[in-house]
Amino acid sequence: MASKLQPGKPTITDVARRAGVSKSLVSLVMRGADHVSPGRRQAVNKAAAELGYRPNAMARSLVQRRTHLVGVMVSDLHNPFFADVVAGIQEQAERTGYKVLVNSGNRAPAREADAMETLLQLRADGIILGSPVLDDEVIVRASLEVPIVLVGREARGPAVDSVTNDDRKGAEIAVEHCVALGHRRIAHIDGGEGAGAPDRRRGYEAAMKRLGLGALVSVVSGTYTEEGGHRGCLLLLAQRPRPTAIFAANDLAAIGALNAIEESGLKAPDDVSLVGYDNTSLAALRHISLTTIHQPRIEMGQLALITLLERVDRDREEPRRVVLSPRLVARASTAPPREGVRES
Amino acid sequence: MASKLQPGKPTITDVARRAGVSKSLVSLVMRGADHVSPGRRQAVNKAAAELGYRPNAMARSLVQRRTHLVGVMVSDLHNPFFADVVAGIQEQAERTGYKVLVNSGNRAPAREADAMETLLQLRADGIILGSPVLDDEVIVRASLEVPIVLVGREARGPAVDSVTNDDRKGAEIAVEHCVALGHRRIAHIDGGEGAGAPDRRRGYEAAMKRLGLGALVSVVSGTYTEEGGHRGCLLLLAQRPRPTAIFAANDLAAIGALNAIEESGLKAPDDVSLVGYDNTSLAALRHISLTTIHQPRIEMGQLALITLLERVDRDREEPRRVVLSPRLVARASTAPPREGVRES
DNA sequence: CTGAAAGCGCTAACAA
DNA sequence: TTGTTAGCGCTTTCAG
Repeated sequence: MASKLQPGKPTITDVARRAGVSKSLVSLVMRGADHVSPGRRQAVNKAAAELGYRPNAMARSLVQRRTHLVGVMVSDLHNPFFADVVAGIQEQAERTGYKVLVNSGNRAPAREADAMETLLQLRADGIILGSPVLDDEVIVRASLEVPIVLVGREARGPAVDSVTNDDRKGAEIAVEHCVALGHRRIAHIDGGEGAGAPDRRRGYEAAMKRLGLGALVSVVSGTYTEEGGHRGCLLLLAQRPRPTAIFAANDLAAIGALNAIEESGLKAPDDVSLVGYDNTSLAALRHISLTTIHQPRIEMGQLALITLLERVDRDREEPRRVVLSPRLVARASTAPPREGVRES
Repeated sequence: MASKLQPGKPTITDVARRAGVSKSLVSLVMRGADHVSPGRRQAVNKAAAELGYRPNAMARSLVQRRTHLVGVMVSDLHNPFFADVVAGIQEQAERTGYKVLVNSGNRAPAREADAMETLLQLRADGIILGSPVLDDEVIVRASLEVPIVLVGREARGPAVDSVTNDDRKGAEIAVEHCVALGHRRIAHIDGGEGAGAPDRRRGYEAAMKRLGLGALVSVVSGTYTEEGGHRGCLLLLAQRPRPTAIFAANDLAAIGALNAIEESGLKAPDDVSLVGYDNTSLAALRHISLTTIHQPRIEMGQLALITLLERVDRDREEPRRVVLSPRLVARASTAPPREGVRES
């Protein structure tokens, strides 16, 4: 630790000297080349082990002009959505020999830009952006330098790819589920400007109309928060006749709604059925057991990396927009409406 | 591949040529040196902007032998604990000019070792390990090369620092809270081998004895999961006389316990008071409203970075063990015991 | 205040 | 199979 910084860490030259061979031979051995005589290979490995040699990734990348690093900038590490997405990315990266480095923008555009800049200066071979709130322009500009894939948000630029969940369809599935149970008065608490919220709302309306319930469409505005769901739900419960089912824009809002339902002396699903969106771990808690729409998060991560590498390793030029289908996860918060209520 | 990789990204030489100056002058300007004539500075900045020049962090670090990067390896990105810890680290890093790069070991020792190796080869100036399940030996060996700070786990090595929460004390606070409310028969669902669980258990026992309730100590084994808390709680509820308060090893287990309580036709806090640990966002949900022990997560992250930089920037040699005090967050899951039960 | 030269640790031809 | 020679893009003496 003598000098602090990178104190005399052994270099390839040290290993070469100790093993009595040339630098290039050491380099070959370190990279697992096959045409090296067993004797020398051993000598090199021994010397490296004794010295505690560890290749310097930066020096290597500098000459190779390739880092084998993919940077992942997520807008908010608190969003559990990303834990799975990143897991999917890592899983796929491991198979293809890339390393994943994550970065966060802490909910602020300027910080997201900084985080991306760090990745850019590090010369990551590709960058995956998780639901960035960043300007399109910044992203497009960066995409000129390095392949970029957006997860959870539609790409706009010509050289930017994206992997998203089909929010419209997810919302339609939610409505269809309620209708299949016998509900007709199905209301929606929307997610305001939250990512995907407008599409979820459109999907809700489309499904209601398609199923002949256009006249019963009822939307109150909310947010992707417990508070938003709570407020929105209170509004809905005050309506007469009351909706028999509520589709909230995401799980957190649904939980806020659940709370409002209980505060009002009602029970889910007995009095009101409730559907969320995202299938977060919250929804799976036995104590909550929320019917919800699941986004294939891990798969989204895997596809994001695959899509990225098509550009990095295979020179793809045409943009790609991957859209995955969500699916219903039925739990205990939905049930057929009460008999008396059905025809009211 | 020709183009793809790092296709002719402009270098400092390109900028120098375009601005009609030497490489070194460009270097000076880029680093914001003060003794450069205004005219040339402008010329350089202009050329850089036109070219879209972006310094190559690797090349710079190679010669400086310093990356200004701190690597953070977290054992599991799903653990919401880390979102705050990382936020704290980033906050502090921003103030000191360091960049933070996160890595995950996905719950497996071997992958944690890989993740750490990536950081080591990248030559991060320091590494923060979040609740690693990694062998001490691996950590100690790495600490010879680069400063390392453990968060959420006590350090063993001589050159390894740590930042932890005082689990014993937290458990004692939980017990004291129950006693203050009038409870005497306070049971504990422990967390098995989970990080900090043994200390929480010891804290529980110590507090019970200290408060003269040694004879009422009652511990059932559990895990840091909903399932573990559920099972443990069922066991406790079957006891006669029944405990009037339960302290679960963490929030998730507490929620499992809450579920068991309701399944048994009882209510919290009316029939049984419940205390968790960690103050996760779960506990704050209105629907759950769990009394719990809060670990100062953001502060832990900040201190981890500060502690790290004391070695990186200031050559500290003596190990440092930072232990922070947790605090009680009282919510709706605890209340005085029922009158009739009190003296039973 | 500015430029020339050397070199960080490594890989990539090219020789031998 | 192995060694030699050039750099990768940048900072850093050291002259001027």
